[in-house]
Amino acid sequence: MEVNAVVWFRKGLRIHDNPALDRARRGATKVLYPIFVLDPRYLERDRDAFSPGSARAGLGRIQFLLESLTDLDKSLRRLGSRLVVLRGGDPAEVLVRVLKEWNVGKLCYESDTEPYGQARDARVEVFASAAGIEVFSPVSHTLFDPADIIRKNGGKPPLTYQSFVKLAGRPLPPIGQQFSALPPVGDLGEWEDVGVPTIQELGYGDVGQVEFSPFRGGESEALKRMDEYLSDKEKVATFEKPKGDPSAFLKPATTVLSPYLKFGCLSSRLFYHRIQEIYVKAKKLTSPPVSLLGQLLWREFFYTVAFGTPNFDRMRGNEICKQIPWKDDDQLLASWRDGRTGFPWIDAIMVQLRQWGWMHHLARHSVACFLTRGDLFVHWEKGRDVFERLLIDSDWAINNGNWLWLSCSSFFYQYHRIYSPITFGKKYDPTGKFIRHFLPVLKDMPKEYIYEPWTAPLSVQKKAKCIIGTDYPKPVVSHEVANKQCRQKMGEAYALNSGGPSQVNDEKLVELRRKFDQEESTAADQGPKLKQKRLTT
DNA sequence: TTAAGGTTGCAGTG
DNA sequence: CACTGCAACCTTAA
Repeated sequence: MEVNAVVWFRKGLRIHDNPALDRARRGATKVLYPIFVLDPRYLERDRDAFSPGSARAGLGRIQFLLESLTDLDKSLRRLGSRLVVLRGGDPAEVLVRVLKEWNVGKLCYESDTEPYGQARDARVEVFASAAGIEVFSPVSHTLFDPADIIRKNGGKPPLTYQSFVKLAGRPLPPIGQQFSALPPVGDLGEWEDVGVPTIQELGYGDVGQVEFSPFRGGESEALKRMDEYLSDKEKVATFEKPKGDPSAFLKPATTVLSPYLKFGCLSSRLFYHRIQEIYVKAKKLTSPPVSLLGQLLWREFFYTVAFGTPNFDRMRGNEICKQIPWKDDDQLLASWRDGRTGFPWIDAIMVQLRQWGWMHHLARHSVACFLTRGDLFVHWEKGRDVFERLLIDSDWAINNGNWLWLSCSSFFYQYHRIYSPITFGKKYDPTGKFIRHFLPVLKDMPKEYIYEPWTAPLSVQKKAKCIIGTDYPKPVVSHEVANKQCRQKMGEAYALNSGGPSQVNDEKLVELRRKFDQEESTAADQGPKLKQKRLTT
């Protein structure tokens, strides 16, 4: 019996290694609807947000998504099909309606482990099962099935990278299926294919910000970028993440494939497979966790822990997260978010985030450490929100996992190791090329002062046409003082957690927060001396 | 109970 | 650039 099939794209915006698409076209499929449902929460303009974009995504990532959809549509058209773009409110509701109206017998979509995706898909699945529709929902966004790994580990996710790698083994190869043609798209009935909207059509016509991002979305771009990177086989084989240069921006030190992996423009299995091919022929080879293959396994690690940990994206109610009375200071947060902390290395990275939607991994570490346990002691959830919005590669599991890591809330606990907002960048970029590019106001500051412009004599500031306190802000804290205070606080917060995070109640947290506040106000009384010392050195 | 190891700290030294 | 001392956290495995 012939059936109408739907392949529902969400992530997995690709033709290659796409088991859902493969299954949808197979068998007695008469017509095939490849659909994407525009989610108003993801796309509709939110004027209250701190940057252009919707409630959930900055404009840079929206743009990347639209480009990816356009590319997917082109590829489908080459196969005699097209991407049917639907608008009509909540995606799960739209799905249920089209399943009914198009008399669909087979529904295929890639499994999604994020809480938002799980809730959305559960609603669709309940309807489909009741209606007798065949549902195929393969794991193809990740190398492994997180549920599988958790089962192998006795029901709990592995909490260290090493134990994860031991459990994981080797992933399945990508499906080699090449399509020559796809079944035709069926009648849409009352539905309209609205096509992939432009930024202007979404109501962002007056915003000129996204053009700065040098990374274009889509499967074609992803494959091109991967091939280009993999062409230097020795570089691939000897890749060592910590040795990359976070200040390199004309030619980034890493692959910048993360946004393509996030949207599934690139299959992680294909990438894994291609790296493996290079490894077997390589003379010299690095290993996980620092190798390029090791980076892909980090992605899997965070996907697995995130899937198996309730409230993974929060401090409260999160079993693996240290309960720490972070400071609630919107002014400090805003200075960090808007790139005006007065530390050029930090601010330049935050400007790169705004403009490009991407920064080097170690640059992310620098600013995340600075916001949380290193200097400002602001809650990691606040920083997480900023990254989630502005990064074109922001990925729920990985972003939250790394914020837990960097804030020493989970996975990593050596809170005495703090990135210096002054010397860390200097190691890689002593003349400050990165800072001059993203903070042009400092472009004529002599290299002796570029990382600490507040120490430049006034005559130097005048000559550089950048008066600190007027043209560029004074530092919001003294790193020397702040990082010592942070270490102290982390010690006390860790002591509070000695019986495990679940033993820390609201009362205890508030009590320690009060103690910190008191110490801060005492320190502020002695502040002028400190401030003066900082500004005249 | 103890020892070892943990993707990527810093400052100082040769 | 590679090494060390610094101060010292956690989890895992024995």
